[in-house]
Amino acid sequence: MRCRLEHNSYMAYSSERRLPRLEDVAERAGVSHQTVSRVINNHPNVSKATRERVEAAVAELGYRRNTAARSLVTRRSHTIGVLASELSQYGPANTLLGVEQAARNAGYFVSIAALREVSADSITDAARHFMDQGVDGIVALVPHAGTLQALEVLNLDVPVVVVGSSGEGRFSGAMVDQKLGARLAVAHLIEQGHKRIGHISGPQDWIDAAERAEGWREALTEAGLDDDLLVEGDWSAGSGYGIGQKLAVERSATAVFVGNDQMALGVLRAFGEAGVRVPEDVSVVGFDDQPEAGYFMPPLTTVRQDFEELGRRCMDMMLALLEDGAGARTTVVDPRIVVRASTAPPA
Amino acid sequence: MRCRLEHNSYMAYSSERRLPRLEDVAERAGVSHQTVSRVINNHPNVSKATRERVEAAVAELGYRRNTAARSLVTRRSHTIGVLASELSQYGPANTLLGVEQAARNAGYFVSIAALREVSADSITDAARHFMDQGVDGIVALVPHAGTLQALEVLNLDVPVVVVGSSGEGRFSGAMVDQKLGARLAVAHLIEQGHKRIGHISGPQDWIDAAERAEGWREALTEAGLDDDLLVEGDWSAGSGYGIGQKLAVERSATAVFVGNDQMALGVLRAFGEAGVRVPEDVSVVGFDDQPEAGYFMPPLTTVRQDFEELGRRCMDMMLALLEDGAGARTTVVDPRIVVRASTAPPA
DNA sequence: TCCTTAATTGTTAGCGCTAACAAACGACCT
DNA sequence: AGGTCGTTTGTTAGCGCTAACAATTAAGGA
Repeated sequence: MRCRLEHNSYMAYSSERRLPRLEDVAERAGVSHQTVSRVINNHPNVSKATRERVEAAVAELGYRRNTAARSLVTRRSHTIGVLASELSQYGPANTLLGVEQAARNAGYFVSIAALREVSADSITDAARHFMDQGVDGIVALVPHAGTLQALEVLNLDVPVVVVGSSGEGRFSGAMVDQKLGARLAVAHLIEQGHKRIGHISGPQDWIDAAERAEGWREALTEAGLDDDLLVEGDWSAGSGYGIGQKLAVERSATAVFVGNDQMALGVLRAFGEAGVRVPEDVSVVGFDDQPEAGYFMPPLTTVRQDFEELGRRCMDMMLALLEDGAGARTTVVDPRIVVRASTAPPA
Repeated sequence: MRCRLEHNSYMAYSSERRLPRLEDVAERAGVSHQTVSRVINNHPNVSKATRERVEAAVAELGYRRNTAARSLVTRRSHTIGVLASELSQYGPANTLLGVEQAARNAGYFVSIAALREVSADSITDAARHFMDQGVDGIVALVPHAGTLQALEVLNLDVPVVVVGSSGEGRFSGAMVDQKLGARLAVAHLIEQGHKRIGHISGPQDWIDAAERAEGWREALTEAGLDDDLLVEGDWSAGSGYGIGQKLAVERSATAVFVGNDQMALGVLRAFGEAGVRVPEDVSVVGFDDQPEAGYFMPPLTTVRQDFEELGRRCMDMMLALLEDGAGARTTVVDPRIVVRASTAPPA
């Protein structure tokens, strides 16, 4: 095997001499390898002089600790697995960025597993993949209801933080307050004097979609308004377009709260083609505030979620679970409304 | 230390008995641990009977190989690091998905490092992070020119596949043929009879932006048309909007080839507001074909890139470098044009 | 029959690190 | 001076695995 390696190109990348070990540093600094280990790991009982000598040797040799060896003995990989189903979407992608930032700052590695389709099998596969890798914890970025069960039955030996859920049982949760977001959107429309406010929701088996619909319903009910104008889309611009075409004919509402910005884009096009003016005839509010929302026609009033912050909070919670011995809990990030030209008082 | 662990919540997640080792499987199957290792690793010289007995024991105990231990002795982590700067963008996010899919299929783990800002320092940091983790290879998803140097001077001991570049020196490359994409866009406009075709490019220090501009220029020159209508944007819808406003006043071109879909969105809005009709007055072509492009107003003619395929090819190349001893080389994915309503013959 | 060769299995060492324990050293007290 | 303590350093073992080699068995040929 080693012989074979010498012939393949991987070896071409390897410099001939091997990387320095603790032993090499120890020799150079004139101490035992254990003392070097103590310096590396910031143990308290090392004299200042020794510490400095060791640090110099580390720098001179360019020593870097071997993660595999450390993991083997500590049973910690310092790796967090992020299990995600919609990584190409704006929200999850940015949440991942937040997780990565916080993780790297804390000296953790981030490993990913993408789910092509969301099913108990695919989730089990991904979780097993992570356990094979020996991750210390898992962040589940799967916005469907029912994900929790698939993970729970696995009886994983590591902490799990579920994004977009309040966390149940042994799992911790990190979420943006979707209901609040929906309430902000509806409150804005009510303030402008709208009485008939419809909602185009995402698929109701998505936690966020259900929460937003519920927030919309609650806000309307509290204001004494009807909550009968609900249509379910599939998050895509295409579904927003299709639903928008129907709404343009029916004209049952003076304002529409749309479950995300993409569907809102489709609605705007349908309205535009049908001659329904936004916001003069109908006001439209989106959700997410993706970077393009300000350049729709007209610019979209929408609810901003700070996904990166959500990701950072996730990781903070994971670190607390891992290192401070905290128990399961929940963290909530508040959304805020961004008012643009797509909303105005009804005619 | 062990004592402290018993009190923190991490242990609460641990079942009391430790995970099975090779030795446990060996005992159960009545063979030596080495024989089990051979079965696990598909070594040829194991009798069928023994193999089956071992496999049964593995299944019964739910044995899973300890990655840290294996890495320690083989000096292979079976982990690929993906170094990316714009992970929240449609293209890079989908490329990552492709890499992840191919990697997991091949039994590799995918680790990520996101760059908040692109500089030699941040790239060096990320690369060092990966080396600390002991990755077997690095996929660089950094679309700026000059990235290569920052990586090259590090003299990494592992293969590197650079996405969006043809690969230079020791690095391999995987790219979508950007020039071809630009040529397709321009050819489509020329076919429709346009003579004055402008280009709104991305920042010229991005490799893709420069390639697209070059493709645009070549296609025009070959057709004997002027290539003097070039404006540089920053990829954002906002910059497209600003530039679109100017173009709407100047009216120097009958068609605009825009460097990406987001800027095209901004251009469409600027034109819409200024009363410039698309495609009647000016045709617009984008680049990327992100999912929303079909729902712009009007639906956008654009150039589709298959980012997932690009990611898969990256990983295929990485595997070839790692396992088959292949040398550095390049793989190219062809884009194709998607014609929608934003283009038409000039008036 | 015995030797040669191949196929299969077992034994040993060690990858680089940390935890646990042991030893050495000095400071301080009585 | 001699004991007690705390601080600093060294020694040893072993985490779970694979590579290299050794041992065993079976098969085939002279």
